[in-house]
Amino acid sequence: MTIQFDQNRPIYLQLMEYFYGKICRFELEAGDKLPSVRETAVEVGVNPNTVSRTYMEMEREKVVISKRGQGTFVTEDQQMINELRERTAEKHIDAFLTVMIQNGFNEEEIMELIQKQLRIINKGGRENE
Amino acid sequence: MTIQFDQNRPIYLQLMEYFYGKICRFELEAGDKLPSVRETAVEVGVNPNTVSRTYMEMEREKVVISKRGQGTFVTEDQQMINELRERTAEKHIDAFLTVMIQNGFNEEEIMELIQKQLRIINKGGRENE
Amino acid sequence: MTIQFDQNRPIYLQLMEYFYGKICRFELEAGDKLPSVRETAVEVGVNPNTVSRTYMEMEREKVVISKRGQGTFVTEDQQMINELRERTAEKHIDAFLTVMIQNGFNEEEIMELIQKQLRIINKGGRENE
Amino acid sequence: MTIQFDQNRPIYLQLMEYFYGKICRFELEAGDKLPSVRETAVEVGVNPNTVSRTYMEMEREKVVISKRGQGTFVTEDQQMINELRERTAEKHIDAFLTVMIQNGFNEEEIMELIQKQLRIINKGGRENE
DNA sequence: GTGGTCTAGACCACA
DNA sequence: GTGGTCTAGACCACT
Repeated sequence: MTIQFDQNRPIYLQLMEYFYGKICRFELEAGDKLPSVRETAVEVGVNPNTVSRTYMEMEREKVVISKRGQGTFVTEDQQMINELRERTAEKHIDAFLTVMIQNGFNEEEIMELIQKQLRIINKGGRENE
Repeated sequence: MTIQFDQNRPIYLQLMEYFYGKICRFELEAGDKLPSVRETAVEVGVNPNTVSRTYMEMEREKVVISKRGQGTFVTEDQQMINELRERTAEKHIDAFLTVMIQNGFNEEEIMELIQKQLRIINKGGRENE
Repeated sequence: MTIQFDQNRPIYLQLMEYFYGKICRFELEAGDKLPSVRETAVEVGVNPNTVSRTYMEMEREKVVISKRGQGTFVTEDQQMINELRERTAEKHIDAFLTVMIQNGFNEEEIMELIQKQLRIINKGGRENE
Repeated sequence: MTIQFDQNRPIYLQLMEYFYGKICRFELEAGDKLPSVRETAVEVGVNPNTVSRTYMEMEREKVVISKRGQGTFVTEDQQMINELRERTAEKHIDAFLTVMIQNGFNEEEIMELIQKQLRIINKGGRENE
């Protein structure tokens, strides 16, 4: 469960993406309790302050809610989660296509390269089954 | 020719991507001279030191060569440019697919969402014709 | 601990060599923390930016790792350090022999002149005991 | 006869070393005429100004003499040439030993590594015979 | 005019 | 307190 952190980007952001991933994949569902700040800190091996910041940011985006003395929970608002998933996808697709086009790749090339990469991923994935 | 800089990421990196874009789109070809540090600085409205750093980083990656008293040039090595283009594509595709899968999107969804976004972009593009 | 800087060569390079020397002599070992940018700057009497550049270059060569908010550390990879030591030696020996041969010195002359110089150094060293 | 220039060091210095090498190897002897600035410039592919500077520096060090309208000549003073050879050797040996010791290599290691490198060079050299 | 280096001083995000 | 980035302005060597 250790995460490979990219030292060039804020750890709290990468940790956010990690939790958002879990929520978007429905590993963490509406209302579920997140592990405590300390637990997470130990588990992923970062400073508790950093985890705390992660939780604060997610709360600011209304994806989680912290209840004093009880812990931090995924929002009950399923609509919110669906939106998170959609926004996330759109943001990444948009950024991806923008940068690819800016680098002179056309639609055909982009689709082809993605297909190719997906085949590689699928092959690698199967080996681990 | 003005660039919209994202305040959250280093300017020198964004400037690198700008030039790499030009090279990948073959707007700047092997052996071409880049504008001087000072010219670029004025043009994009940043400090010459920042441009200098951009050029240095690109030189470290062997995409450009700086010659004292002469200027900075795109590498003569066409192979290097092709690699740049491939590496760029692979890096972005990889990161994109990783994050999408991490967020629980499967192949079909990913391909579909990209197609949808491409249609929107094309429609937007045509309006400008 | 003050360093005599050669005015004709970049300070940041000489500072790199200074730290590489410490690492090759095992005064700084794998995982050790380097003094902070600001500390080093004060100690050797140069601008923090210059020290920063030194640390950046060493990080680029994977000899040290900078961790935001924590400091800069010698790599944990002992293999890397051994390689640094070997590369350093090879680089200097190679350059030295190349230039000596280019100046028309043969093997015997080179070995003899080194022996002679080593005797002088040893004599000088003993005087300081 | 093309020279591999290290872009990080002044070309005029590298060109000086090239000529000093020829003189120390007695390929250019006392009183010999150097090729004209233009000839050299064309031959090694650098700006005539750069060659001009090289010749000026060598004249400043009294190793060559330029005679107006006639060209540039190696000094007639054989003593000067011998000193050049010795000074060159001493300078390089001194710098070399200093840096090796600074990097924690002891006498035995240094001598051994040089012997090893010389064997490699000799083997490589023979292949070209 | 060109890139390379350095200083001084500032601000920021991270831990 | 830590490194990272940026600006402003300066000087230098090379072409």
